[in-house]
Amino acid sequence: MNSSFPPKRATLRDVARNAGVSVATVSRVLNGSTLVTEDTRTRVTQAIELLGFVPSAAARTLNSGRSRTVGALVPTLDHSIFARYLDSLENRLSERGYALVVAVTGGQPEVEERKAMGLIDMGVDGLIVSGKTHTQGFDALVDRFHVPTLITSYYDPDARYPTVGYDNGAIAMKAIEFLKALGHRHVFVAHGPVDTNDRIVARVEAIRRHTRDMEAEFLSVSMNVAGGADAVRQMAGATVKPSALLCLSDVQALGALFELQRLEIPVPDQISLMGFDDLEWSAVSQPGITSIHLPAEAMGDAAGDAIVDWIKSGQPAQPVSLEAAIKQRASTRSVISQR
Amino acid sequence: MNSSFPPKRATLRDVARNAGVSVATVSRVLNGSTLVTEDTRTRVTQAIELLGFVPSAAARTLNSGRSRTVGALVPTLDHSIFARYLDSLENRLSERGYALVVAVTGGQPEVEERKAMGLIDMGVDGLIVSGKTHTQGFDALVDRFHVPTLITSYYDPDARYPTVGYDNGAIAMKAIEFLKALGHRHVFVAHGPVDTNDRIVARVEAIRRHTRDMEAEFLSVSMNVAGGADAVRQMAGATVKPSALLCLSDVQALGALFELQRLEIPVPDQISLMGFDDLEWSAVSQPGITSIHLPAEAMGDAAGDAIVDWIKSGQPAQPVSLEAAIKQRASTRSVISQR
DNA sequence: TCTTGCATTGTAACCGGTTACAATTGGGTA
DNA sequence: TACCCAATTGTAACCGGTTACAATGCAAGA
Repeated sequence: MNSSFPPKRATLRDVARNAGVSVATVSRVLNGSTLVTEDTRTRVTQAIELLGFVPSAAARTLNSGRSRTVGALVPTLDHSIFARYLDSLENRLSERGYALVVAVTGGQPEVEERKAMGLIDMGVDGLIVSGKTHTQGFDALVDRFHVPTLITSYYDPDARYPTVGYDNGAIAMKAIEFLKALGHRHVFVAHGPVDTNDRIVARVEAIRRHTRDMEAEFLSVSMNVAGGADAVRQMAGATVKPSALLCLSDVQALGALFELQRLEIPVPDQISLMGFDDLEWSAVSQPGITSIHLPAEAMGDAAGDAIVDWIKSGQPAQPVSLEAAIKQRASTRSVISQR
Repeated sequence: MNSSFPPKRATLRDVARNAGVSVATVSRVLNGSTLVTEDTRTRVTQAIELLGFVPSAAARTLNSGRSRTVGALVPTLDHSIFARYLDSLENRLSERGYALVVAVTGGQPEVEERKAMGLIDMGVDGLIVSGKTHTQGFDALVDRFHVPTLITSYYDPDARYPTVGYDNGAIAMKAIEFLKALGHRHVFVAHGPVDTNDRIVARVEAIRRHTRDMEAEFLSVSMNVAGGADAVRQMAGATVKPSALLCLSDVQALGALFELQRLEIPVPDQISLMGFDDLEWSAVSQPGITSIHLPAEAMGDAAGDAIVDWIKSGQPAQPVSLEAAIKQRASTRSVISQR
């Protein structure tokens, strides 16, 4: 029994035939043209309903040159800051009729280049990357294919591509000034690897510039819980102990907190602890960790709007600067002697 | 000056002209057909290099009917378990030449249906959803368009779609049996909302079945840190205190741990605490939290393979059952009196 | 009654690959 | 020399929408 299988997807021509009109008319109904009688519009609409017709995105893409798709390249998904950012980016894109294609780079520029190629291959209308470190090959790709490209997690009006994010140097300064204001004059700064992560480089450099009048030691440790614990152990082994530990990521700060608890070093009595990112955990840990809240959600929204506007208008996006706020919690205390 | 702008993307016909061959020959070179002389192949390859030609995905999609794109519908990205899963799913898909389109549903079936429609609209070759609760509209869509569709985070060979995941009932049983073996006879079970999350429902029901010979109380609290704290407060207010608290998610378990610390209730001396998911934090908190490790990475890999195989072969995927393992840590202790 | 003109609708080319089928070429054989 | 076959390469139709342009219908104006 060669039944009705396979039930091929209805095409625009099927609809036209069923409604007794031409393909152009169906297309006009689909695109809401006013040049159609109410009567024919109804007939066409009914035929569409009847046949369960859905236009082929590929065909539309082929002659509009638009795929209604945006590619986002992120170092990892398993980090709350990126997850929150992508969550709101997807939401905003979806609202505006765009789909989000995600590619994970592991923070490796070569992987980023390869995956960017893949995204361009599949026809994304725009690209959103994290940070401003990219291979020459990446730049060449963007140039060659004229893909609207945005940088996030970074604000720098002079960057090669429009940036939507925060000024990493400025927020790092904010953090160190906060500790200074509490009277801290000797801090340890734990940060992740500086070889590929430009956000960290910017933060470290800003902190270096603003710690000329105090003692600061920098510890390069891995960007995870173990890294924070590592930093604490190095600090504990130091001859002169600092009064504060600043971690450039909350993952490290929490790792540090747990290690401090293990070593029974009281926070903030013996040492103040401060982080970056404002993870959910930082607000509820014992004690809560003072942290810099990064506007991940706002960044997703802003980046989504910026890229879609750019795609639709053809006008490159303007850089967007977002503010970060200090969330003061119990892990930091003033060391200015009361009188 | 009407210079060389816009530098339109080279098409296959441009390459053909440049190499002095026909479009069919170029297409053959692109697809690695053997029916081409080494000589012409070289000429074509050079022309491709020269013009920086990249085939249009839309055109290829149009007549192959394949977009080389898979859509994943997840409740949220801001939860380590989904992030880890998507991370490895993206990796596997990428290895096999497919791109991942992500859509976030917020756990709402209606949103899932709407976004699934969007994904089908844009032409994904396959769909991967979380859990088996879906609207009728969703099922209708899948039926109508014959999209290969997979369920993850769930294992049930009798489900409407092939499942790739773990048996939520079985792992919940494993957890409760673990507590039983430690001598616990009175436990509180904190779980998230049961209205839309079928994974939780399956776990709760399994636990109900396996706690007939002991006392168990169920607390429905929100699926976040605050929910865990909530559970602890409810427990603290109970007339008869349990010897163990089982949270069906580590987010809740950590929230509970912090609240217990705040209330100065020692873990595990006064109460044993157990979680689900095995978040990074559960391994390093003070004390470490005994948890069920869910195979998120393996699930991503398996789902990626399953959907791509299905797309390529046309043969529906076979259900895949993945094992979860108990990670025993310091938050649980035996309450069997020593003798 | 015959234009003129606007409102609708239809025809066919086009987007950029893929592929069935036709055409050309060269070597080997009768 | 004539003929056959296999190896290469070319031609053109096709995938499913969009849209420029043509065509048709109908009412108002001359």
